[in-house]
Amino acid sequence: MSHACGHDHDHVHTLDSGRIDARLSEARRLCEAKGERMTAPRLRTLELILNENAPVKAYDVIDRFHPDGAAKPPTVYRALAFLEQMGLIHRIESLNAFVACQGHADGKAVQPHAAAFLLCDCCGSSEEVAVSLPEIDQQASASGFETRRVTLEARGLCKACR
Amino acid sequence: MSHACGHDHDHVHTLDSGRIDARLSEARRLCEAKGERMTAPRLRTLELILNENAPVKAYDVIDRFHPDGAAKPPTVYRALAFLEQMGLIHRIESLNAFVACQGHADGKAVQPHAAAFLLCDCCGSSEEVAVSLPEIDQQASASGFETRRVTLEARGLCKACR
DNA sequence: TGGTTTATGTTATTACATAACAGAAGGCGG
DNA sequence: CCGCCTTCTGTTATGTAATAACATAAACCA
Ligand SMILES: [Zn+2]
Ligand SMILES: [Zn+2]
Ligand SMILES: [Zn+2]
Ligand SMILES: [Zn+2]
Repeated sequence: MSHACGHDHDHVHTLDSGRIDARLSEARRLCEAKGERMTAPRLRTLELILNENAPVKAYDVIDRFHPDGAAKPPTVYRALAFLEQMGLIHRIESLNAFVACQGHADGKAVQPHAAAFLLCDCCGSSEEVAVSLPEIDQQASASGFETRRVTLEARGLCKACR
Repeated sequence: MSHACGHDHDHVHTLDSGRIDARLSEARRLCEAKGERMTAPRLRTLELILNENAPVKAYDVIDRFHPDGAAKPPTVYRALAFLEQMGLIHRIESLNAFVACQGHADGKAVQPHAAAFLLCDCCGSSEEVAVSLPEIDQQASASGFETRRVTLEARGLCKACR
């Protein structure tokens, strides 16, 4: 992110290719279980997001999609919408970016869910944390508001960047 | 917003001009108290946002800025950044829009603060609610994460639109 | 008043996202 | 296997959101 920080960002680790393959296989199984198709562009999009293990811009996916040139935006935006519906990725609103859902990281099958994120403004790393939201739920029902989805994003500095 | 809902949106009330003038005067005083200047473009931008009493797109402000034609984007984006720093407006990340801070609605002077929003996907109305975030604070400190600001937005249907 | 800082005007560009339609691929009853 | 329908993809074009860079002007201060 902002690299005027005087320290390196080696602590933003990537996944090795075996781990990525495993995640891609899981994703395929999850789609089949739901009667949805994990097609080539969807898989490729997910692969590129898993490669980063941090929020990725749509146009970074677009640029890297083919070995020899960019994809067309609708190809990737459609795949992103699909993957989000499947609960495989989350959109980070405050960054206009997408990150793989960590709920699938250790083999558990997870329903699509609201998630909260700790987002480092220095190294760009993202941590997905599970939280309940009793206060806003209470405020919502006090107002007669029916919540469909919640965005909760904390921006700041990760442990390594403080 | 999505007006395929079969009901009107009369419940999205606007502020009368006297009330808007009062808010603008308060805003001016608040800036002076901080040693900042409430200039014409800043005031005009705030006025256009108060006129809506709901989240407004930057380009709507740009289009309405002059009686006879649009403003240049940087004029408005700079004003928006300033107003947000002053705590007079909030950016709604999930809508790419801006809304007046309700903390100034009844004459109290409020520090810049994190706020949560109940955002109706049908009529476009916004309600600012105050919440504390014990869980994410706890998760953050458990991870050694230093939070600088938090985005919390609930999307759904307001009481009148359910 | 002269120098410094802060804000604005202006042009141009970059980044982010979707509409619309044509064509291909998969699923399914016959 | 065929025909039909549905879903997905390819492609062109456009729409929407935001900022870079630099010149000018206004406010502030000594
Ligand atoms: Zn998740
Ligand atoms: Zn970091
Ligand atoms: Zn507020
Ligand atoms: Zn509503």
